[in-house]
Amino acid sequence: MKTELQNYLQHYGIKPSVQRIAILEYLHTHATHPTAEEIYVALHPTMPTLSKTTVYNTLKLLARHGAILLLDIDGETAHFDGDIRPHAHFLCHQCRHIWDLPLAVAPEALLLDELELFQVDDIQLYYKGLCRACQQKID
Amino acid sequence: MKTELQNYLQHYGIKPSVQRIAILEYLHTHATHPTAEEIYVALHPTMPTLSKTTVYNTLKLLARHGAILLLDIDGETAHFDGDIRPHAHFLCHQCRHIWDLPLAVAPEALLLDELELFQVDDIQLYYKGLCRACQQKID
DNA sequence: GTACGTGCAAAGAATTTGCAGATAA
DNA sequence: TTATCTGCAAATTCTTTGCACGTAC
Repeated sequence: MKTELQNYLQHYGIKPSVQRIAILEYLHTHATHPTAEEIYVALHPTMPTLSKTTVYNTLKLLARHGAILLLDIDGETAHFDGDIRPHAHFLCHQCRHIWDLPLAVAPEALLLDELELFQVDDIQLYYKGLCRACQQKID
Repeated sequence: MKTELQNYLQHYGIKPSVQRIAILEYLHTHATHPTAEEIYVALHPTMPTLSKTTVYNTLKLLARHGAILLLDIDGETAHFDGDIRPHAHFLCHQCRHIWDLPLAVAPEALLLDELELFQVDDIQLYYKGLCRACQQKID
């Protein structure tokens, strides 16, 4: 139900709007780490007035408020993740798919003493290489 | 001496050229995680024929062969690191500086069982937030 | 009514591509 | 010579901005 997403947005200090709810709902139901473009293409058919600008604005807003994750793992395009629990990501250089990975160590263990000098808002752990399917294609 | 850099490049299967040596030397003497633009601006005065295309081509080539690191930590621009030993990075959202950080845990400890399904070429650990100087400015 | 949200078109920035000339084994 | 490297200009792609219109409390 929409009310849950409304509450979710308000909890992060974001005013709910039709567009914001739709974009958040898409991220909560698609664990595919979509790009802004992919979200736009997916939502546009059922929301013909939705603009790409609004998708970009909304994703930036959600990420800035900590309601979603922005992944810089792919040098070319920003990807977004509706799952904000601590976890790592794997990017296949060949097929460009991104996988979720549980953390091998507690997120706190990654923190260093030196980091006390910094105020850390965000930790990103990225693995890159070839997925099994792409390894076999190359053999 | 240039010969060292030549050997370094050849070790990574890269044909040495005047431009490639100059760019690699810049990275080995500047631990500032420069962008392609910064390297171009720094080298151009003493190498007036150097083109930005060559800087981009060379950095991409070096990174692909594992001779340098490409950092995607900053969503806007690629940064490069001549130090390829395992270490983490911190980005200050305010001043945009990047710091090197020793790893709190051995890089292998970050690896997960699930990762056996993948061929991992690259691990990146990014911390983002505010550096001490920028925290104080905001107070 | 006032502040905020949206969307269009245009601008901006980072990077890549096509291709011709230069260079090196 | 023959493949490779370089560099210019143009193209591409992702993202942001300026601004006018809509919308909601």
